Amino acid sequence: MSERGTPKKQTTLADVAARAGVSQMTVSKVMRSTGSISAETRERVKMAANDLGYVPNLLAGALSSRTSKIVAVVLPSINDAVFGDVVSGINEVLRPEGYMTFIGESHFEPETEEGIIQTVLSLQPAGVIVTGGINRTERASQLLRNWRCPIIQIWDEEEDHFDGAIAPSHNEAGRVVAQHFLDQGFKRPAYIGAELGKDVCAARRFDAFKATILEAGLELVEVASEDLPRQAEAGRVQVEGLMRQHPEVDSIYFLNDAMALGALSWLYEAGYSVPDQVAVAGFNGTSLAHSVRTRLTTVHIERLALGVDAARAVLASIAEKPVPKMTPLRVELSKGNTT
Amino acid sequence: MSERGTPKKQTTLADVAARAGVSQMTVSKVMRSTGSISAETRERVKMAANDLGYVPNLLAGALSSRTSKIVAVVLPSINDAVFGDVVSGINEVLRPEGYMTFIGESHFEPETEEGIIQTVLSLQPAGVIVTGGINRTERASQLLRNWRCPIIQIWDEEEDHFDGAIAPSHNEAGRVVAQHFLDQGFKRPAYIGAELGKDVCAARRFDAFKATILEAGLELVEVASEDLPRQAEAGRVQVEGLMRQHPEVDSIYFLNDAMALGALSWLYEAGYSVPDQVAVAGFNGTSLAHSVRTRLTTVHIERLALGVDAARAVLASIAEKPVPKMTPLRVELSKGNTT
DNA sequence: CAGGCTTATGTTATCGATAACTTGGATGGT
DNA sequence: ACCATCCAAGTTATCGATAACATAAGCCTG
Repeated sequence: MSERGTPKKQTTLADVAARAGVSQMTVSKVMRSTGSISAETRERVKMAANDLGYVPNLLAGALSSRTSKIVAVVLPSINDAVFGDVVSGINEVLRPEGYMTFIGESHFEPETEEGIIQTVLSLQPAGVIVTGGINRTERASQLLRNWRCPIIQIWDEEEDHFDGAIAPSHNEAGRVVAQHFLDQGFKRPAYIGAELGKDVCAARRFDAFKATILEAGLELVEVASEDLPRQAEAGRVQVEGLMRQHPEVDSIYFLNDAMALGALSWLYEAGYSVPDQVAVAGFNGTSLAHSVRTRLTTVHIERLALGVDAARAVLASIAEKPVPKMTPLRVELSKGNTT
Repeated sequence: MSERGTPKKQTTLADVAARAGVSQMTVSKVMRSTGSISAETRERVKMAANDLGYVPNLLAGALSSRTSKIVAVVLPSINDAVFGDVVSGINEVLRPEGYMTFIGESHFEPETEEGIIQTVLSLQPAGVIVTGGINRTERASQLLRNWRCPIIQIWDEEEDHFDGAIAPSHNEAGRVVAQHFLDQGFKRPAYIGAELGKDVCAARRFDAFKATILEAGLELVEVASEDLPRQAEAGRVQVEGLMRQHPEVDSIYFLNDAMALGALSWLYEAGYSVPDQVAVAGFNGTSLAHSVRTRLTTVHIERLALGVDAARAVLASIAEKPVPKMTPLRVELSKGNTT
């Protein structure tokens, strides 16, 4: 029956039409539930389609109607606590509306992103969600700006908004942690990051953090390798260097939770008492960060809401309804037991 | 220039051809780097394409050539430690070959999966990667079996292999933990899971674990709600119930790491000493599970390799090269400080 | 220098669906 | 009884690319 290697001929509208004894157009209408079709023919067509295992060719349909049901999403990485949730939020809204989500990963590399953008546009999407905070190439920006479908940007609050943007305030995320450190009376704060050249939003958090610290008349120690990946291991490695060089540091703000957790594991192993000797805060709480003994102090972003709002904005824009230029997301300090 | 609402006309092959003063076919050949084109014309065409910001219409191309560069991937959830890595592995192999990955989420629901499968097939993919271990509907199975492109199944070692399967041995994952518990001399083991009716592979791990425990002459306490999601919170809730009813339990095997970590947080709060009073093991180590003070004993799966191998199998199958019916993945106990 | 082979380009038909329009009969209000 | 309207289906052209074949130079080779 299903011999591999016997390339099976595709079942098309024509096959279904022939079997049901109607025209292709009638079948097409039945499949899409448009036009007026008598109950009797509808049944006959549906049975024929079912018998033949007919699956419509979306490419042909989209080409013909010049509108696909694809929404493209361009992210730094799917395999990431933040963007995983964002995708969930997007799917939650889009699937019930019959849209399918196509995801491209840029890995924070502008060249890769340009390629991905070209690729997803070539799918003729009904809408596009792109992640800001990347040093986008000029060509990529142009492609997006001149494309003929709604483009919604997420994550970055400041750059090009295209047809609308949804983002947390990274400035505030940095400020709020700095203020927390000041409120707790810490005197020797530090910052640990990585790849700030690539991640514009992280850099924005850092800048706001730093500004608030300096305004309070304190000094700031900074460590941020451009080569290490923004993950746990980079936290471990860099905190070790930091504590050796600056044993006086009493509080550290990390680029993200993963790095903070990596650093914590080193701090505990090295015998530091947290938060008494040194306090730790991250960004963008993941569920795991709160599940065991260590409850990391972090800044929460409404990740799911980010996806949901972005998807809604796309739908609204497709329906030619107005979309706010910028939808801010709540940013909230969540105090754990590490500060 | 880029007035929203002024629906911009798509730039097509014809436009590029006109500008370069050649035929559409020549442009098509240049874009795909096939056929023989003189260096001079190639340059001219490329410039024209660039000037116009031409982006090929993939739908039209795929329709015409009857082969797309899309590989569809059907997963329970992207937002998940396991499958996030799997997707990374898949992309790592597929992108350099010019393929794009389309991801559908089934949420472990057979009806949803059937819909997703129909949707992704309608994209006329060059290959499909599906996740096993779900109670697939008959229609979904048939669609896959009769489809005309390679289908590779991952995750489940035992069900239909389609054109090839890549999976860890869930039986062994269960057995290895049971053996570890026995080796450590635990006498009152327990199991905590959730939604075993949905997750066939988790059920397989449980069965193997249970069989090994029973063979050794011990009894097993089991808790597995069908309603709770397979996450941290379900671990917390269920471990609390378990320890109240069966205070004698000295070791617990969890469906996955997230549940184990959730349970650990309750155990620590409730004042249990781990692993002296009660030991804990999970499945499928995530990086976070190892980063702070708690290093969860778990079973490691080569998640990235799973993706890489699956993608390679798809490519091989597309190229009509033979693919092994079943590629097993290493399954390895990683002892932390919770057993 | 004829016949065959490359190389560079163009022509035509087609992929599988849909938009937009058309047709022929049933219905219905006055 | 008549014309307007509606309903259920069908016709035709088209979407933007590619396969497959056709053509027209240039270039060997014996």
